[in-house]
Amino acid sequence: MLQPVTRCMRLLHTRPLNKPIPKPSPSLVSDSKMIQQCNTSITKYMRTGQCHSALRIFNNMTQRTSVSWNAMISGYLLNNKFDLARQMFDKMPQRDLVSWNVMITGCVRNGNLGAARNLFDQMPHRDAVSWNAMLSGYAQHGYVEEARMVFDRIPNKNSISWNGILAAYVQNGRIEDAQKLFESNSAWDVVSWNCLMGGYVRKKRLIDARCLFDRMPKRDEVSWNTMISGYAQNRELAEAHKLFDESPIKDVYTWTAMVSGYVQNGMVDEARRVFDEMPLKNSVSWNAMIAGYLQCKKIEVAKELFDAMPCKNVSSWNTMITGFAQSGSIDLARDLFEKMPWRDCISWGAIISGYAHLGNNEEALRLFVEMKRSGEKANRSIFSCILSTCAEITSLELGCQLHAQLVKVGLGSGWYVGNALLSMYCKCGNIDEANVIFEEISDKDIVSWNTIIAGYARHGFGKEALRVFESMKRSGVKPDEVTMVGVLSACSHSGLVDRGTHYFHTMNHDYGITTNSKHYTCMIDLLGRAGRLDDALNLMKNMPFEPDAATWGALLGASRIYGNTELAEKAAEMVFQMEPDNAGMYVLLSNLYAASGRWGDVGAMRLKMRDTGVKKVPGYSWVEVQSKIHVFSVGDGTHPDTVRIYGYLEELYFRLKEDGYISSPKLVLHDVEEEEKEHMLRYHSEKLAVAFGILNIQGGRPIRVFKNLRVGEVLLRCDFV
DNA sequence: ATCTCCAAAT
Repeated sequence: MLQPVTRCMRLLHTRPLNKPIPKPSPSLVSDSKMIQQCNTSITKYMRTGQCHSALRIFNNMTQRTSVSWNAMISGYLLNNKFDLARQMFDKMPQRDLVSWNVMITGCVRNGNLGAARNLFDQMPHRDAVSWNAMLSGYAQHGYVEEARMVFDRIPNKNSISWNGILAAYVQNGRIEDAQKLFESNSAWDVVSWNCLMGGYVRKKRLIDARCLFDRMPKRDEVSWNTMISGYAQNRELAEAHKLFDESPIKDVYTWTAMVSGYVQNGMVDEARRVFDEMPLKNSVSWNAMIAGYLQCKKIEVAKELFDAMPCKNVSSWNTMITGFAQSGSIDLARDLFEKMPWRDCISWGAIISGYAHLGNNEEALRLFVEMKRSGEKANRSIFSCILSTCAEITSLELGCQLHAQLVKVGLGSGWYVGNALLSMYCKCGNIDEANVIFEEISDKDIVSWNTIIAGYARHGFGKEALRVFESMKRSGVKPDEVTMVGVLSACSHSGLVDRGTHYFHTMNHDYGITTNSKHYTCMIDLLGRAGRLDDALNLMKNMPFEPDAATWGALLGASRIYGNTELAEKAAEMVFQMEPDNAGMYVLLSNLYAASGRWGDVGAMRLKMRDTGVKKVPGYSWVEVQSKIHVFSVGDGTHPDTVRIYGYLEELYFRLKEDGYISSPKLVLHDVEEEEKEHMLRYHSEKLAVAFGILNIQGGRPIRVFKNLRVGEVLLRCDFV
C-alpha cells in the first residue's frame, strides 16, 4: 500500500518539480528493461538453486533497483543461506517495504524471532504484510498470546491477518479458541475453512472435520486433500477412498495422501496399486512408497524402487539408510551413506544411531566426530543418541564434553536432551552432576523423575532416591511402574525392608499401578538381601506370574550371599533352563560351589559350559585417563605400563604384609593352586585398573573404575573416590 | 511480468 508512495518520493527526489518531467530517452528505456530482465533471471536462478549464477548477474548489473536486491535476499533465504541474505540486506543502499518484510520473514524462518522483532521495530513504515509476518512468527514459535497481541494491534487487518490468528490457534493445539474465533465472524474464506478443518484433523476429530467439510461454501483441492489424508491417516481407508473417488480434481497431494495412508496402515500392496496408477509422482510419493516397503521388511523391493527413483532427494537417501540400519544391514546403510551426494543432520543421525543400536559404540562416536568436522550441526536426537553411547561405554569425560557442547549451542534445556544427559551422568557414576542436571530440567517428565530415582538407587543412595520420590509426588507427577521399580530397588539396596514392603503392597491402591514381574523381582531381591529367604521364596511361589530368569537370578543372588547352596542350585537350574546362554549364571553357580569347597561340582560346571558352548565373558575393568580408556583383564600383561603397575602393586602388598594383612584365597572362586589363587587376587582386573589410576591421575581427583560384569540389569561398579 | 504474509502430504 505504501509502496507506490515511496516510489513517487524517490522520483520527486531525483527530478526537480519545477521542470517538466522529461520523456525517457531510448537508452533509459532499454536500461530499465535490462534491469527487469536481470531481475527476472536472478529470480529464476535462485528458484533452481543456482545462487552463484544469480550473484554473477547481480554483480554485473551497472544499475540496480530495490527489486534486484530483494530478489537476491529472498533467493538466498529460499536456499537457506540466511547469513548471505542478511549481508545483502545490511549492504543495500535503499530498503523498501518488501526488503524489510522479506528479511523479517527470513529471521522468523531461521528461528530468530528477536531479530525479526528488531527489524519490525526499526522499519520506518509497516504494512499489513509486516504485521502478518510478525503474527505468524510468534505463532510458529508457540507464542500464541503475543501473536494475539500483534493481531489486536494490526491497524489494517486483511483476510491474511484473520487467517493468521486462526492458524496461530490451530498450530498450537488451541482448537477451541480457533473455533470460537471462527464463530465470531462470518467473513471467512476458503483458506480459513481449510485451516480450521485441518485443526480438527490434527486432533483426530474427524467427525468435526467432516462437518466443516460438508458445510464449506466453496471447496478447493486443499479442502479435499486435507479431508482425504485425515481419513487415510486414521485407519479410515474406506472413507478416504470414497472421498478420493468423489474428488473433482486430483493432484499429487491427493494421490500421495492415499499412498501414505495405505503405507501407514501396513497395506503396502494397496499402496503400490495407487502408486502405480498415479499420473504424476513427486519425491514425497516415492519416499512414502519406499518407506512402506522398508516398514514391512521388504528391503529388496525398497532398494529396487529407490534405484529406479528419478528425483531422489536427501529424504529418499535418509529413508533408505534408516531402513537398512534398522533391519540390521548396517553395511548396506553405510554404503549408501558414503555414496549419497549431500548429507543433512538426519543422514548423520540415521547412520550414527544405526551403529549405536548395534552396540558398535566406537564407530558411532567416530562418525559423530566426523560429522562435526564436516561442519554439520548435531540436532537434539543425535546428541541424545551420542550421550547414551557415552553412558554405554561409561565415558564420563566424553559425556562432559558433550554437555559443554550442548550448553554452547543452546540445546541443553528441555526434557528431551535433559533426560539423556541425566541418564549419562547416572550411568557414568557422577550422581551429583546428575542431580544438578535434574534440578535444571524445567519441564521434567516422568522419565526425568524415574531416571534420577533409579540413579540414586543404583549408587546405593536409597534415602536420596526416596526423598526424590516424595518430591515427585508433591509436584503432582503420578508414579508409574518404572518409578516403582526404582523405588523398590532403592529400598532393596539400602536395606529398607519395611518401607519397600509397604510400597509394594500399597502402590496399586495409591497410584493405580499394576504389579509386574519386575516389581516382584525387586521384592525378592529386597527380602533375600535382608536374609529373609523363606519370605522371598514364598512371595515367588504366590506371585501371579511364572518366575522368569531375572526372578530366579535375584533368588540365586540372595541364596549365595547367605550361603544357601541348595536353594542357589535350584535357582541356577531354573535360569539354565530358561537362558542356556547366560554365562553369568554358570559363573555364579560355579563360584558358589567353589566357595563351599565342592571342586567336583565346579569341574562339572566347567564341562557343562564347554558342552553347551557357553563362553564365560571375561571380566574387564577400565579406567579413564585424559579421555583415553585403559582396559584390564585378570593378570593382564598387555598394557604398555604393565611393569610400573605390577611394581606398584608389589610394593603395596609388601607394605600390607608388613602391617599384618593376609589375603584370603578362600574367596577366590576357581579350583587353582594356592599360589596362583593369590596371584589372581593380587592382579584382579579392578586392582590393575585402580593401580593405573593412582599412578596416572592427579591426587585429589576421583578415580572411577568400571567393570563389565553384569548381574541381572545392574551394572556392578566400584567407585574409588 | 520480477520480491513479502494465511491452508494440505515423508
